[in-house]
Amino acid sequence: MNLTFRQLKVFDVVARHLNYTRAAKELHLSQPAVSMQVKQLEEQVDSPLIEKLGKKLFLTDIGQEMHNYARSTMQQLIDLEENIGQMKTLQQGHLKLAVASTANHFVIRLLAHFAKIHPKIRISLDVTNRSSLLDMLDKNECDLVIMGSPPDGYNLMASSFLENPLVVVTYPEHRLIVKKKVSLKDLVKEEFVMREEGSGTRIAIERFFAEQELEFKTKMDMSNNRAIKHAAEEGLGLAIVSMHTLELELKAKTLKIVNVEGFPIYRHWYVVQREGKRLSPIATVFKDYIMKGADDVIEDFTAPLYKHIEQSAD
Amino acid sequence: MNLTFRQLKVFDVVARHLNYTRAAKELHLSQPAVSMQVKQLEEQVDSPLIEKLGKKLFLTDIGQEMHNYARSTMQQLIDLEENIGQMKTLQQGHLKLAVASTANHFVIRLLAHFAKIHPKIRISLDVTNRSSLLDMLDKNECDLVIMGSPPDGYNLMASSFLENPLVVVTYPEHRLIVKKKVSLKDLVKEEFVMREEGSGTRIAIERFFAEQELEFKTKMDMSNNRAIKHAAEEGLGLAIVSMHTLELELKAKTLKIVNVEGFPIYRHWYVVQREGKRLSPIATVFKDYIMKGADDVIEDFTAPLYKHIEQSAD
DNA sequence: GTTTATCATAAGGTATTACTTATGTTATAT
DNA sequence: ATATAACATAAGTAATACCTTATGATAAAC
Repeated sequence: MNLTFRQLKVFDVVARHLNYTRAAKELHLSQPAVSMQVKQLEEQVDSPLIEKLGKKLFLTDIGQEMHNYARSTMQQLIDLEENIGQMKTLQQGHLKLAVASTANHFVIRLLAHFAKIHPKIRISLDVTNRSSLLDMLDKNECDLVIMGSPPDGYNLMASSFLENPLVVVTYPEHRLIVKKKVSLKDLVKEEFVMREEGSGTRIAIERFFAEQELEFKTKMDMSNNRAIKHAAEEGLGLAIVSMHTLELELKAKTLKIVNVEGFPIYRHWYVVQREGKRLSPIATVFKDYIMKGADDVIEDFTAPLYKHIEQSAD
Repeated sequence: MNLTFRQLKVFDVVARHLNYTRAAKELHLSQPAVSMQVKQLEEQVDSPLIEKLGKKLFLTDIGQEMHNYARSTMQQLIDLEENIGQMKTLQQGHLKLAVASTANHFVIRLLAHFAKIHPKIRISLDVTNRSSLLDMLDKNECDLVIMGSPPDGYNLMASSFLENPLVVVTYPEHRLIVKKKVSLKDLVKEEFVMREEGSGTRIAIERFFAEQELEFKTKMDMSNNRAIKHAAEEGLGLAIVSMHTLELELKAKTLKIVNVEGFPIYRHWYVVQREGKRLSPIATVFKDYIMKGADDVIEDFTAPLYKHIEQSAD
């Protein structure tokens, strides 16, 4: 059976009018053209769909069944068109994001705002570690990833959109906190609680100290940012973390920023996508949003944090 | 938007394999043929449906939506085929009947049996008067009508399938009941309770008496067969009715058959259809059933009735 | 770097489709 | 009996659908 949508469309009009001539007028066709479409449809199912008794036309049982099918299928087509239209105009769609766990805090803020602007958009957010992020990009499981500087060799396209200040923190009573300025030489005498090797933060810190030709002592390795901060609160060592993750701790004064020479280390947050991937409409809009339009939201978030640096520098 | 089923079919295979070459093999086509179908579909919706990242293919959001639509539509098509197939092979269908009210009794019996043989068939049964029956045929509101001899000039095709004996009945204590044989001359001295003029039964009776050059006296005219029998039970007059409607009364002995010379008048029941109407499969089968195969069922019904005639003739 | 697998693109041919106009047929109305 | 309205049928045509083979481009594997 090889129906065509044309046949269904024409048949629907005929079935509604039960009159070929009027159907032809509605379709802007000649009457034989309409008859032929219906006839072809009848040949497809090898059964009469319409019967003529005297001058009047009637649907056969099979014709009635076919009419139901035709209407349902065409309605579905209309729905499809509408859905696609909405997806194109961003009234609908699915934004699939993944973010580094250290970016979680401020990305959530961004998303909350973005979701208000595009209320019908469904958003998926995966918060995971660096290697999983790269894996997800590779498998095309998400549209965009937000993370620190991505490694080379993955065919990725990264756009930085925000400073990411790494700061040294410890518990408020630590002797270094009171100092107006701590030199790097003094700093490396301390012991550190660090992110695991291979993590974005760790790589950045290692590069920084290497440039200064200094070495730091790692007391503990941890893969969880929250755990590192907790260790710092407990005095197990100094921590070097993204200031963006410190919102709560600074407000609660369980951690304070150490005013170290050369700090903060300014890294960046990046929006990352697979090279060659054509972003979905909604992903394009989201990327634009964070690259340009999200300044206010980010500002609201970061400004209070930077005050903690100024204070510690006083 | 002017999709084709071909495009949907091909797209479905591609979407399942996410591999053009394998899809082409499944479809017994060349690989470019498959690419072209998908491309055309993409042109229809003016959006990419599939994206290629490296060597792997992925559905876009819109592609996913299209895939859902394609699968749903094709499934509906399969359902349609199945329904039509069943309608053709009579596993399904809708039999629309109308019967004269006097035929109601035995038609119900026939239908009960027929419905058991074709359990998935839906049956509509209209029980109505003669003029409504003709009207329904005219409007093609039913497949077949069962009635007495239909009038000319309606473009009808009627096939008789059963004797319809008209008998004279009255209450058991009536003086004519005890007579071995009542002559017609004696009969017309009585008063009658009759069906209304224009009804099939009335026409047949008038013709019968006209042939005998006799006239009968009508005490009452009634359009309802049940009312006529009730009037006879109450002694308002003799009634001439189809024996087929007497099952209950004879069994309950509220009415008895008068053994009149020349009675029963044998008329017939007819299956009637519009001339030129092509019967639906199930209607064809039902007509065959009552014309040929329903003898046993009818016999079971009529045999006990005929015994009442034999008894009254003793 | 070379090979291999896979998809895209181009060119070309055949079959089919979807119409058109003209004409035939039939049932109903006059 | 004739006219009319409506559908069927036939013939012809322009467009296009659908497929093929050949070739090009690209990414991954070796």
